[in-house]
Amino acid sequence: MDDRPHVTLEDVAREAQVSLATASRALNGTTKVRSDLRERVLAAAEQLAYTPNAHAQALAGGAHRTVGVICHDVSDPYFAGISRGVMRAADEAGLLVMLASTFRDPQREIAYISMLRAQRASAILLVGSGFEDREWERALAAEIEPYQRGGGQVAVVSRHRTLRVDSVQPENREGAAQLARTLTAQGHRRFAVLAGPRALTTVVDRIRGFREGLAEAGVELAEHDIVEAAFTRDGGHAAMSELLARGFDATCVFAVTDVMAMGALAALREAGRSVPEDISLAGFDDIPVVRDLAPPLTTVALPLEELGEKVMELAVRDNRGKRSRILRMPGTVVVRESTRPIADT
Amino acid sequence: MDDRPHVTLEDVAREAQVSLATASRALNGTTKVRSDLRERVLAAAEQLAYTPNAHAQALAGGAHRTVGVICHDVSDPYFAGISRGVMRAADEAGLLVMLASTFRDPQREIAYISMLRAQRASAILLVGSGFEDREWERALAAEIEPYQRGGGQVAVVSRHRTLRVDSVQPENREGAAQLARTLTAQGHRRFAVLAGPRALTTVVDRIRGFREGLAEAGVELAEHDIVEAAFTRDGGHAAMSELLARGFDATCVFAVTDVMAMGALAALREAGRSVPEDISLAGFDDIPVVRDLAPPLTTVALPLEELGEKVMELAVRDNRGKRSRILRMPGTVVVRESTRPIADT
DNA sequence: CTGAAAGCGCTTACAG
DNA sequence: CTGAAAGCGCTTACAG
Repeated sequence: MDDRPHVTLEDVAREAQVSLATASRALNGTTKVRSDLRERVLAAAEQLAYTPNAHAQALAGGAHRTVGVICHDVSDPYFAGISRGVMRAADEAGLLVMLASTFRDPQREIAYISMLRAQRASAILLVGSGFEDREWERALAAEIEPYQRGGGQVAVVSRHRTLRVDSVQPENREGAAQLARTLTAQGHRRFAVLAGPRALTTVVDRIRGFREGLAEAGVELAEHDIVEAAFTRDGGHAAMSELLARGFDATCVFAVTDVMAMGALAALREAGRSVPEDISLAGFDDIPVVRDLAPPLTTVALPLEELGEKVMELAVRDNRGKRSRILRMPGTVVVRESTRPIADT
Repeated sequence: MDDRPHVTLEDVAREAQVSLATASRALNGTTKVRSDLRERVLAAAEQLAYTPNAHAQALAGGAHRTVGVICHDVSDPYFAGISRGVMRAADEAGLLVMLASTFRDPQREIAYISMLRAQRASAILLVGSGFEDREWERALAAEIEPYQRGGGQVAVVSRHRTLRVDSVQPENREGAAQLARTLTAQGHRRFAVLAGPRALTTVVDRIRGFREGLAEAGVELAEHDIVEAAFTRDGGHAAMSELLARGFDATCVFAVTDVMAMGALAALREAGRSVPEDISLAGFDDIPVVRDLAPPLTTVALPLEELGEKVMELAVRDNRGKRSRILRMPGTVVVRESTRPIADT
């Protein structure tokens, strides 16, 4: 790609009439350098628009200033919130963030980790639900472990069954249980759940917690009441449409993410069903936009930005040799207008 | 950071009992290598979980497989849409994308470009409106030009006055004019505009186009009818609130972005004003979520993903020496329920 | 086809 | 404090 030569440290040293070593030291400020020499070096660098070659620096043992963040989709609002926190923390630590979207393709995830290893990123963050899939877990571990052995830091948001890494774990199970308690307290007794793939730990945890919460009120959630679809807005739309087509008697629908709830809301609107008059709808995550929907969505609020900050902090703090840490982040039920009390029938 | 040694090519070569050169060639597939030797090398690399050091590769003249993308805020839905396109195109080209958010801080923008230069990224994409600010333009050019001179590719989304780079330019002016025509055709004669900082080229262009479109119907937009606020959802909320507090007689409000329109919608709802019964509201961009608002938003649709794909394509295609290209991307007015026809008063 | 060797652009002991 | 030199881990002419 590069056929025109870059300005190198050597050019700067020559221009400033000092040795390579002195130029390097003047620029890095590591060792004391006679002030007039330093001035000359700085001036030369400035004049030549010199930028150090980070590859050479890294190779020569300089610090690595980059961390990789791998997520399912940077354009998903859930991730967008987390990424704000990541970016802020990275900025404070003077780190350059390399972001990648896997679109939930395991191959692509592995490929990105491999590239990040090749770049010798100082840390890798995995943001998003793990898969409960032996094959995937094995392949992931095969990339992650050598990376860690080589001194790489790894931290994840969400629960991963097998990875030995620091993690920030939203309390999906307890949050969903709390939501269930809130909804049964409102008088709801018949529920349906719009879920993503059951191979995702997040989905599994939320369904389980919701079920447990319902059980406390003596309400049972049948498998038949759970509709599985893509973990996206369109998946929510499809799942709700299926429910509508099938006919159902729930008074309240729980979509395991806000993004899916948005799709469900659209499907309901298109079908001429009013929320919450005809049916209540709740989500999970509290992505910013749900406040602006009509009606605003009842949900379980997760401190998204904080999740991002924390995972970055875990990765930055050195943890080799120590056992992996788990930071649990509770959710908070936020009741808005998409759910309403109902008299028991 | 790294105190435990990495597995190097030398380890692989030793394990496979071949020379460094042969190991390198076997792994890269550049030159023919006797098949049994290649087998041995591949097996050794596999067994040792070898990953090449990208820094060493880059330094030794290997290809750079990374492109940097700098935007205002990765969590902004406008950028989220574009980033999907960028990611897809990058993926096809086998590129690793390094993403960064500047939060509209010129200092941070410069710092990121500098880091990307240091990384010798093969291309840098700037996504988002430029500032009409001499000082900023100068500082930006001071980073960009040496980068280009060194063979770096640069492409931008949006209009930048001074940068000599390939660009994808949404037709903000014409799109806004079309919107104005649509709205005047609906009978509206009195307008207000919710705008971001006038230093942003995008804001300037949209206001100008809107004004021109109105003028065709003999409608004038006074400076007093333009409220300037932050280029965010909260900015839209604040601007609309100010308008409400001040009292105004417009029948239609145009927010220069959908994100601002969302804030405005919330402000109107809080003030007990119905859209479109009491007042019509239109935005710009057609970010996915505006379909799901109540009411769905009338807006000017931009092909966001395509913008992202195109800017990546421009950057990947080699263009040194040639003059910079401009790809204009038209917007399309989409009338939804947030605006309604009105009888002229 | 294969190997010894130079070189990419830095940093950092090691002597002065 | 300063400089000459080794070394980081690769790739790629250049000879065999």
